[in-house]
Amino acid sequence: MNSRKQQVINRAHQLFIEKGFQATSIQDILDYSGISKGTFYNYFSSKSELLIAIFTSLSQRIDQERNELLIGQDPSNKEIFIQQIELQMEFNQKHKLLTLFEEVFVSNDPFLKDFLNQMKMMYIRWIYNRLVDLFEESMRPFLLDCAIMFTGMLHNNIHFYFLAHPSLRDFRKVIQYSVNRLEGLVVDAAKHGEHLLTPSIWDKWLPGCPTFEEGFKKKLANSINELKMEIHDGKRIELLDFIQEEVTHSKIPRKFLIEAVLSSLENQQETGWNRKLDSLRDMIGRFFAGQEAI
Amino acid sequence: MNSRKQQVINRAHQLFIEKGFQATSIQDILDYSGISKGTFYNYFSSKSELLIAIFTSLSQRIDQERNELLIGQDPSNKEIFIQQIELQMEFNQKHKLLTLFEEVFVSNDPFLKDFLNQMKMMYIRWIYNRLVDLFEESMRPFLLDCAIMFTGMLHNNIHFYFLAHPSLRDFRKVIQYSVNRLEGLVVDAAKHGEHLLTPSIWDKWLPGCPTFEEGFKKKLANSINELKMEIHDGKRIELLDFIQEEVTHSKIPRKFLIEAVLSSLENQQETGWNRKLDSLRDMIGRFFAGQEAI
DNA sequence: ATCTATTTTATACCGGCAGTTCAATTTGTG
DNA sequence: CACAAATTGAACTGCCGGTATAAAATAGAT
Repeated sequence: MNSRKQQVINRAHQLFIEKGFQATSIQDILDYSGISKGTFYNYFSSKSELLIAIFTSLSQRIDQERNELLIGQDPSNKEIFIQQIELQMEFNQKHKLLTLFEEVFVSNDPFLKDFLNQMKMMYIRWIYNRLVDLFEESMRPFLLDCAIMFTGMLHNNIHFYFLAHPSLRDFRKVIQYSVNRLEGLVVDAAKHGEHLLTPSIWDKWLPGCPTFEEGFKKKLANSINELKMEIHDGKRIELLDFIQEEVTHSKIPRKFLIEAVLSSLENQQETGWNRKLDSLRDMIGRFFAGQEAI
Repeated sequence: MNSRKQQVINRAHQLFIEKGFQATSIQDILDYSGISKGTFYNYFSSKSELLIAIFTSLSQRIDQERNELLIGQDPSNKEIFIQQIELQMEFNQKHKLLTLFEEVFVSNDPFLKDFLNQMKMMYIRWIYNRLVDLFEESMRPFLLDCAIMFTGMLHNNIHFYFLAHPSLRDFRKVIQYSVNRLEGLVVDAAKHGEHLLTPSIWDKWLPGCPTFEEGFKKKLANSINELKMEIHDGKRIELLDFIQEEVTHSKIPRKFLIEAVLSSLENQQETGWNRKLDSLRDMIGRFFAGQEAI
């Protein structure tokens, strides 16, 4: 992307953080980023489109940062989950994401509204997928409800906690508390066997975003963790981490690279290792087959 | 209030429901309600002030309707609580209250913002007070947290449930589910003895809205219920219900009327009844004393 | 019925907004 | 240098919330 355009995005974002979206006029943006009106409308067709560019950029950043915490870690580790939420909340606060979101959500621009709705959905889906990682498979049918309730609880807790203690910046405590309640919530919902929604609704809400990929990521992480348990060879650990990173975070994972790394790993055989490595290779093979089928 | 002014309020509210607040121009309101610009600014100093008039009117209505469900009922009855929430949610939907709220919440008008913040607080406080009615006294220290989490859960549940089933209008199911989870939440929080906020924060959040009144209402309801248990005389039940209604719902309860009713009740003595009636009279006396002290 | 005071109306006006258009200018590139 | 692309900035449209005001309608009191 044009660096000038990127700079306009950054400057405008800064203004939106300070003054809000509605209260920032295009003239303000022109003055602050030192471009002319003609250039602005050359870059963006409207103020809304600029905002979408900002959200898209931020969304990619937080997604990446969030997932980086998971590299080489056990996805069922609650501590990692808490760290991810903490990261997300600090990110929200730093960039006034929720404020901008609320301000603009009820908008006359239907395109913008759809866009924000989808972002909201993807946020819930992320939480849901992480809950699938965190809890037993038998809980899965209840975890969409729990993800929805958890986000509601968490955001309300944060909102009112900071209203009561404006000076504190202690997200950690609120998140820990909310996650503790979440655990009770999951067992309670499962105990009573009650549903509101079932995870199958994802096909309707986010079609074309197959959740099998998410399940795959979890299995991949487990498999790689198992392999790492049995070696203490820094180089091979790096290679395994690279595979995980490449498969889970690249938009288009480079198949040839991953296969090369797998081959390289196979050359250094050890007892019991070979079988697990084969199973990893199988899994990745099925993943690429599934991707190409789409 | 001027009936013409009230009509403008109604017409404008209708437009806000249909098109939203921002998207409705003052000219729209003038055309739709058939007044001139001069008259509008004679009634309201700004568009925001008109909105505040709408919110104030609606807030009084929902408060009254909500409390009417409680007359002559046991405040610890969960079914009544569910009915109240159901009423509130249908009211919200009918008048697009939450939508208007969100749309306007991030506003440049600081007065409007404060006003809406206070409405939000009063909503949480109402939930909190009802939870105090519903659960054991020992749970009270955890009930503010639970009220905050419950509203978050409930609103998210409703939002996503209706997104999944747009045709259904079945608030009941979602509310029942949310209340079921709430019960688990309360025991869970109490079991772990964890806090985020303590109810003492109310002094800071809504100063001058003493919660003793709320506690009084509960005690009054209990006392009146006890009295009603021992009689099956329709006329006296009506009189007791009148007292409860007058004290809890009138802005300025008419002391002389209540005293007259109490005297009338005392004339019809029965065994064991007199003592409880005296205690009721004492309680009401202290209430008025407290009110006058403010 | 008449006089007076208030309310209502209609219209023009203000500054500011998002967005369009376009001719002139600058900049990058071979 | 020359040519194309990007950039500029001012003028313009139509809408907004809000102000100002003179004329007309209405209501109330005598």
